[in-house]
Amino acid sequence: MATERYNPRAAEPKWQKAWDARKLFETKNDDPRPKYYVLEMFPYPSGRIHIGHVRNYTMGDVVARFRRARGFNVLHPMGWDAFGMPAENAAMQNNVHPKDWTYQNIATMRGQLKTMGLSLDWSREFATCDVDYYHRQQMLFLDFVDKGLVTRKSSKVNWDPVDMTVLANEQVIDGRGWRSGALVEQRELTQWFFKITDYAEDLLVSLDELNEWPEKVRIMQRNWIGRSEGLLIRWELAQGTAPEGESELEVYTTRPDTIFGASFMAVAADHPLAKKAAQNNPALAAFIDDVHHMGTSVATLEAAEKKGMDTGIRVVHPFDPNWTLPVYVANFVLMDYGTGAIFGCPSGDQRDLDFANKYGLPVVPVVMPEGGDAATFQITDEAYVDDGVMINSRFLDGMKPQAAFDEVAKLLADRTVGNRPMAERKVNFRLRDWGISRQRYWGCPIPMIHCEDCGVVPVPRADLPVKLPDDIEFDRPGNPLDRHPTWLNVNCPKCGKAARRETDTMDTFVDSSWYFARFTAPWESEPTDRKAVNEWLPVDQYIGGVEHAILHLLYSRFFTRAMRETGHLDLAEPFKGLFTQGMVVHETYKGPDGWVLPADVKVEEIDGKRQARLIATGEKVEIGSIEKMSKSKKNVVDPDDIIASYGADTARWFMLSDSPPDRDVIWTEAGVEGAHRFVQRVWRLISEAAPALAAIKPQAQGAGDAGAVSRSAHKILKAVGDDIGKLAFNRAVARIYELVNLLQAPVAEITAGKASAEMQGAVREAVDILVAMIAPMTPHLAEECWEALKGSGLVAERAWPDFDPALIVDDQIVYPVQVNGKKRGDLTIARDADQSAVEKAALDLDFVQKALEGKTPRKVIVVPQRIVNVVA
RNA sequence: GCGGACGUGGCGGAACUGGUAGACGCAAGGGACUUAAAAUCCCUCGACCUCCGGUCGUACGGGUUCGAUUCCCGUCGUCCGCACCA
Repeated sequence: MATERYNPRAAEPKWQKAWDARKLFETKNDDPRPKYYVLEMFPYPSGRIHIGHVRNYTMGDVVARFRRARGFNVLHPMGWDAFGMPAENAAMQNNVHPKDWTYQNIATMRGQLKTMGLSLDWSREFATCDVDYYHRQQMLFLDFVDKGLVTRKSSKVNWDPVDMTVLANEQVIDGRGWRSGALVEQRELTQWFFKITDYAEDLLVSLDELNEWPEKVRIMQRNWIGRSEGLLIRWELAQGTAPEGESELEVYTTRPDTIFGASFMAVAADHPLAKKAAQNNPALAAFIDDVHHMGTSVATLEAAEKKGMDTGIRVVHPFDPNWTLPVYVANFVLMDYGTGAIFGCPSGDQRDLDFANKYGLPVVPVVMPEGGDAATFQITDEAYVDDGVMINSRFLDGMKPQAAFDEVAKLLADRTVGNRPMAERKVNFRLRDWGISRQRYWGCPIPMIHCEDCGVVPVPRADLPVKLPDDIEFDRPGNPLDRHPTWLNVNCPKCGKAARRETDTMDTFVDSSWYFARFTAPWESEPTDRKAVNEWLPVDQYIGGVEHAILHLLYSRFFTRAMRETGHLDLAEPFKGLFTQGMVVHETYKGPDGWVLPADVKVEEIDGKRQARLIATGEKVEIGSIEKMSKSKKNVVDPDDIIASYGADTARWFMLSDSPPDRDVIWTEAGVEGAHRFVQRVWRLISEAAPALAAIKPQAQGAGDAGAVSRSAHKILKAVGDDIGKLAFNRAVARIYELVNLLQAPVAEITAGKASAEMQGAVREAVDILVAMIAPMTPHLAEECWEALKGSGLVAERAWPDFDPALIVDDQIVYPVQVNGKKRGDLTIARDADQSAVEKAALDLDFVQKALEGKTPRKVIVVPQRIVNVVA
C-alpha cells in the first residue's frame, strides 16, 4: 500500500501542541523522582537563531528527553543573556532603544526555538535584562560587598580619544578605534572588581574533582589560574643611577636558580620605576607612550615585536657587589603579573634570549643537560629550559636546578635590603581579580552611590532595584548614564547630602554566572530558594561552546562559591557534567561582487570537480575554504529556511549525525537531504506496515530468524542507550541506521503477509524499540509513527525500553586469527571455550597450518573474547 | 608570543582499556522500475599487483610491543582561546 509522504509542516505543530496541552515539560520542584538538570548555555538575543544554536539545543534536548524516558524529573529551562554591547550598537546605528531591540529579538528567537520542538520548561523563562532578574543580582552584589568580596582599584581600559569612549578589545583593530580610526590610548580608571583571586587555590584544586568535565577544559583552567612557586627578590639599585626616592627593584621569579645567568632587568611600562626614569628622559617617555598605544589585550602585547629601552638605572647583583645589571623598560613585561618586573636570564628563557640578542646583552648558560661539557656548552638562538645541572654559577655549580633554587632562597632570606629580607618564597597566580565595571548603559547597574563626605555608599536594600532609566539618548558616544541628571543625582543614603550614582554597569559575565541557579526558582523574591537550589544544583549536564571553556565557567565557579559564602546556596561547583560542542562551519562562496549566500548558490559536480553557480544568473562562483559561519563571509544558513523546507526533525537529525558533537560539523546541503531521506524512510518503513503491525503483540524471540531480529534490536538498544548517555550522538545515529536497514526485509514480509507468528512478534517489538530510540532525536516523527502503530499515549511520556541481557550475548564467538600480527582468517567457536581449546582450534585451521609450514609456533596469544595471534 | 586541541578513503566519520582499520552516512559509478523524470530498490566503491590470492595503507620520520589509528620522542600542517564579544 502506498502511503503519503511524511509532512513535517503538518505533523510538527500538531505534536508540539499536544505536548504543550499536557504541560509535559513543565517541571515541578516537589516531584519525588530523582532529579536531572540539563542546561544549554543560554543565547544572546542577537536577532535570529543561528545554526550553532540549533546544534547546541538539539543536543540538550536529546539528553532531556532521554533522561525523562529513563524516569528522571528533568529540569530543562531556557532564558536570555540579554545585556551587552550589540544592543547599544544597534541603538547608535538604527536609533532603536536597546530595550526594545532586545525584547523584539527575544520574541523572534523564542518563536524560532519553539518550531524546533524542544522539550523546554518555558514557564521558567527569563532574560537577564528583566528588572526582576537584575534586581536579585544587585542584592547579590551588596551581599558580596558585605563579605569583602568586592573591591575597587585602578585598572587599564582602551580609550578612544576621538569618540571619548571606552572600547572593548574587539573594538580595537590594529591599535585603532573601530569607528573613529583614532589611535587608542590606555587609560587608568578606578573600577569595581570581584576578588576571585581569594579563591584561586580552591578553584585550582577543585578541578581535580570535576571528572565529568573534558580534560582539555580543566587543563585550560589550570593554566589560566597559573599557580607558580617562586621567589620575590629585591635588587638593590646601584648608587648614582637610582631615581630620587628609589632604592630597590622587586622582581618575581620562578627560576632563582638561574640568578648567575641574569644579564638585565626588565620592568613594565607602567612600573613606578619606569615612570620615574622617564621624567627626565624624553626618549624613554616616548617609548612608554608608544607601548601605551598598543591596546590592553595580552594577545596584542605578546604577539608584538619584543622591544625595550635602557633606563640608565642599574641594579647590584645580590651575590656580587661589583656586578651591576641594566634595567630596561620592556613591552612584554606585564604590570598585572607578579611585581611587573623580571630579571632576564637569556640562556634559560626564549623571550629573554631574543631580547638579549636584539640588544647585545650577555648570554651565560647556567643550566646544561646532564653529562654535557660545561667548557663548551653554549646558547646562541635557542634557550635551554629543561632540567639539568648548574654551571657558571659559582657555589651552585654541580647542583640540580631545584637544589639551587632552595639554596638561593635560603641564602637571600638571611640578607636584607632596606630592612627587609632580600628574598622570600611566594606562591603566585596568573589569575587576576575579575574587573566587572563597564562604562556602558545596557547592563546591570552597580548599586552604589558616591558621596563627597561618606565616600562610596551601598544603595540600601529597600531602595533596590536600581533600575536603568528608559529615557536615554545615544546621539553622542559614551555612557548615557553619565549625562542623565535625574537618574545620576541622588541623596546620600547615609548623610542625605547630594550625591551621585555609580554609572558603571556590570560585565555581562556576571549575569551568566548565576542564571543556572535562578532557573531553579525564578519566581522567588530572594535571589534563590535555598531548598530548590540545593536540590537541583549542580547542573548534571551543561552543554555549550568551547569558547566559554575558561572565563564563563571559571566566573560561574567563583560566583557559586561567593553565593555559598553569602548564604544563598550550599555548594561550590555548579556544573557536574560539562560538554563542549563544536561549531557549525560551511563552505564560503565568492562571486564577482564579493561573498555570496549559500542559499543563492547551486553546487554541481562535473567530471568529478565541484562547481558553484549563482542560481539567479548562472554566473560562476568561486568555492572558498570551509569556515566558521559568519555574517561577514555570508556563509550562513538560516535555521528557519531549513525547518520550513525539511522540518525540525531533519535539522535535528542532521545536527546529530556524522560529526562527533565536540568537533566542528560542516553544514552541507547534501547532508541535510540525506537526513531528510532518513526521516522519510523511517516513516515509509513504519507507515506501510502499520496496518499489519498494529494488531501484533510485541514479543522478543530467542531462536531462528526471528531471534536474530530480536538479538540485533536488543544489542542496538543497549548500544544506543550507552551512546546517548555518553553524548556520542553520531554513534547512536549509526546504530539506528543499522536497525532500520536490518528491519527493511522482515517488515516487507509482514506487509506481504508472509511472516511467521514469531517473526511478527519480534519485528513488532523491534519497531517499538526503534520508535523509542528515535524519540529523543526526532520527537515529532516518533509521535507520528507511534500514532500510526495505534500505540497508546504519547511517545514523549513513555519509558525507555529495557534490553534483555540474555539477548545480547551470543553462544558462538568469532575470533579474528592473526599470524605474526596479520589477520589471516576467522575462528568461530563456542563462547565458553577455554583458552587452550581456542588455541588448539586456531592451530588446526588450514590457513594457520599453511602459514606455519609444519613448524611449531613460538607462541600463541589468546585474548579471551577478542583475538588470537599465532607467532611463528 | 603563551596556552589548548586536531590530522584515518573522493567527503563526514567508526574502531571499547594496545587486539579484524574504514561500521554508519554522504558523494560517485553501474543496474532495476518508469514513456520519461523524481522517488525507491539492488550492486560496486582506500591504493597497488601477477586480482578465487597478495602487498601497502590511519599527516610525516623514528621507537616500544606478539600486535600501534591508539603509547613514547621528533617534524609538518590546520583550528581555537588569551581577561571590555557573547
